[in-house]
Amino acid sequence: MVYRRTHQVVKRLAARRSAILAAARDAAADGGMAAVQIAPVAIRANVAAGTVYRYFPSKADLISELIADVSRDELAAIRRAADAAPGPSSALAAAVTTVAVHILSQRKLAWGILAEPVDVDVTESRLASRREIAGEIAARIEAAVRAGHLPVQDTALAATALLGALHESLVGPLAPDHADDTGRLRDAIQTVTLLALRAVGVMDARARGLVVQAVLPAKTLVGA
Amino acid sequence: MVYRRTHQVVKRLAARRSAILAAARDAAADGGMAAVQIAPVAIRANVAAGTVYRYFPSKADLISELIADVSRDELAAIRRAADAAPGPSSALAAAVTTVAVHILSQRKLAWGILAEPVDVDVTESRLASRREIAGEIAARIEAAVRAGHLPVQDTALAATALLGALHESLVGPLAPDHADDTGRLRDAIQTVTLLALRAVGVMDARARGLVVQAVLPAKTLVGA
DNA sequence: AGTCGGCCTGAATAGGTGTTCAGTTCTTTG
DNA sequence: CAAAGAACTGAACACCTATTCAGGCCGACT
Repeated sequence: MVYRRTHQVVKRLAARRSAILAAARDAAADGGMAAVQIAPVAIRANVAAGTVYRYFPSKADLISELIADVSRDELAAIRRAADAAPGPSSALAAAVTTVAVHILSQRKLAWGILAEPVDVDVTESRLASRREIAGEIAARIEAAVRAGHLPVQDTALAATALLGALHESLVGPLAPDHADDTGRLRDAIQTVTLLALRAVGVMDARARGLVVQAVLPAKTLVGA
Repeated sequence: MVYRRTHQVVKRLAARRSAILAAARDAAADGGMAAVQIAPVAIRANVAAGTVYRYFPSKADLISELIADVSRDELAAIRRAADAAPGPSSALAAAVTTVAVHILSQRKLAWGILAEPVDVDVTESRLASRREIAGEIAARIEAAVRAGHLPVQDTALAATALLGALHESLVGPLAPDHADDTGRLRDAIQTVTLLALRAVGVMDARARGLVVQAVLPAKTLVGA
């Protein structure tokens, strides 16, 4: 006879799965991807190492889902911020600022998701993650171009370049580390946003205005 | 009694060392850092695995030197190109273009040097490499600022962001792969250089002019 | 309450690569 | 040319962590 899965069991299984993913995320957030090892993650999630394999076929799958998860959250945040803006240029500024804020508030996690060396192959999910975020930014640039605020350009390339600039200057190895100094974090976000807007063709003066507007609502997020 | 090192021996040792480094570079150039493994490199260099350890204390050291080597070459190329330019803005454009050209002509190597996951810790030398290149770019931005061609800005941050933009859009996972289509390569270089110049505050129209000038001398390099 | 399916455990296994080292070969010296 | 230092070889070793699996446990069905 085949046992059916009780509602209770289904819930427990789902909870376990989330617990494992959450444990992985925590590990990544405070030790980078290097800390996402099966045994430690299992301990954090209060399960045995073998159990992890009942939920994820391999470490690569676990990490891939982790990446997808984090990306999903980030993408949602970007959309929310951009949609709340009054016009296409503001939306672009808001999107860029959001990415910057997210990166800065979870540097290790961001670095892990994006580029940190991992022993398994997660190229695919990283690629997908970038494609999503870059696509969103590209769409916002596109909108601003259509509105006549920006010169016509290769939006996909531009979006990719912007993300690269954000990542490198905020989480890259050369990024100055002022994790606690809120003022400086703000400055960095403003500076980088300004660079990004100018890069796609916003005039300096106008860009400065957009940056100020975009950073205001993001203020609270920096603390988070 | 202690034997002295004959001139001939000294030369042979030096040659071996270079051969090993060159083998490592070749391996990296066609298989990325993942292909830089002791045994295969030893074979390419026509030595036994153990011999590698007579020249480099560890794999990390080997890779670090490889990174330093490549960086040195790149830095020299950037300086050469920038110094040949007629003014500070042109110099900046030339520097940026040079980076772009180098990246594109050796994508796998560039990716390996910059960011590809490696199993040993080469953070330090990567950091040093980036610092050098970023420093050079920052100096060129600085010069343009002093000449009154650009608004005052955080040149270090700007340089880092520019490099990030170049890397991500040209070698990153989202970078389109037109390895053979020279025309498209040129376009990509132009587009990215334009973005970079505008990012630091060059007016759109002027930036377009600089880009054209900068790409002309770089033309031949693309083929290499 | 009893039986049995399926989840969970965690120690043992597996596999891959950097590193070592005893033995061999090449070079220098008197 | 013999003796001994230096360099080279490559198979064996070491280490590290993902993955497996035999056995225990819990909860579902009758």
